[in-house]
Amino acid sequence: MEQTADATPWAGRDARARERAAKREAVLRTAAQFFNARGFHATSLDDVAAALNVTKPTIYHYFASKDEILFECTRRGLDNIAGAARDAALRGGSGADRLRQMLTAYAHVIVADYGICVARTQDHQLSPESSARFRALKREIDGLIRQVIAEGAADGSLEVRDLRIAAFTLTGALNGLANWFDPAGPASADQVIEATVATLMDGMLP
Amino acid sequence: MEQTADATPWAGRDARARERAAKREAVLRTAAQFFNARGFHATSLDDVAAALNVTKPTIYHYFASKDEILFECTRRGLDNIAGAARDAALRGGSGADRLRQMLTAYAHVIVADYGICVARTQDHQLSPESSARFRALKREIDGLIRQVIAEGAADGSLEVRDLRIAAFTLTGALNGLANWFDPAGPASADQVIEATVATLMDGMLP
DNA sequence: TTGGCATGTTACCAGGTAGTATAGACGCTA
DNA sequence: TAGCGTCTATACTACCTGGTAACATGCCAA
Repeated sequence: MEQTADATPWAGRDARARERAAKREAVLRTAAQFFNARGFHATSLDDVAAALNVTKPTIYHYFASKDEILFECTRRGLDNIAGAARDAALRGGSGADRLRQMLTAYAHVIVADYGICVARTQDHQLSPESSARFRALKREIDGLIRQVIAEGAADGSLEVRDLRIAAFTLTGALNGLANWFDPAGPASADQVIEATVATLMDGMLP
Repeated sequence: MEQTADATPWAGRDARARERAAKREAVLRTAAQFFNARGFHATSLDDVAAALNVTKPTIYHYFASKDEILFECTRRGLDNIAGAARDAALRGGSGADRLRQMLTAYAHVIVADYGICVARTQDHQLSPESSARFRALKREIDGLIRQVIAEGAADGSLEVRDLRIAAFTLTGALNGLANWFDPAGPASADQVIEATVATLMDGMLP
């Protein structure tokens, strides 16, 4: 994947940029884990800094505000979902096949660090600007899902009463996974996700 | 319903108790609305007090802590859900009929003030003791739902792969309603709930 | 009348945390 | 060697808000 054959300790040039990006990522990962474990407000940047063996001003060297950190966490989660959804949309098969793929990919992201941030973050935790971008990204994903559902309805592989409500119902159920699924529990993520998606596709009736 | 023909402004005796209870309820209602609009942490008790034309110590005359206020809000929501669920469980009809009733009742509560509190409150916002009670109440409701699903599976009116996952999927989708349903939107609560429950029961496949 | 309970108020404290000012250390470049 | 940009720490401020102490008022019961 990477051809970084640094044979010299003098990394030089753009290696600096790579390190900076890596440190940004480290801050985000750690922050996301704290947010998920304790909640956004209950997490102080001193906590995050301490976990990374640095101090708070160091974090402010990489991010402008706590709000930016939370937003970047959710943006990564939403980007992951959107990417997976686009991939699924481009696959072959019926609308139903692609919807199943899309829901499965969505679920896999939503139970990971950044995905949990997405599911748990509420608008009013972000600044007005970040909140607007956050909602815009979510709307984009919603559009992708509705499109696949519509295609499924058109090709007869899905049966839909209300496009909007169907999409919200599906994403709502998957977001719920972020709140109750426990990786340390009895069932693996794959098993839980497979069963959840099957429940949504098949419904409760025989 | 009430035979309180107070012909005198001196209410006396147990009327005091009723007033006290009414004031407690008023605090909870107002607090719940603030929590839902701005979030728990972003709502100060001064805000709530001001909206009620009193001051903060007055609120502390009725509640011991902010934690207690949040917990009582969620408790009311959960009690409403549990009550509705028990009613539905006692109705006649197949398991599928009763499940549909139960989900519909659940949804009606979850889009109201206290229900939104339930859906949005996360464990770490409550004290350890309140959190434990909160989870216990939720577990109880989960048990009611699983029981009806199991009965539906037994009488053949439902088809279930995994009881636990099915219950979580259903409640997750309904909890999502609290986050996106807008009473001022184009569709009424009844319509949205009916379509959501139908989607869950029937699934996406034809 | 007197004491006690319920209800409120004004004024205040304490703790925690986002964010900053300042200065030092390191490595690269000229 | 001089100097610049990057990165980090110490020490601090500002502010908000949960919670409390002390006091005022009025109703009720003995």
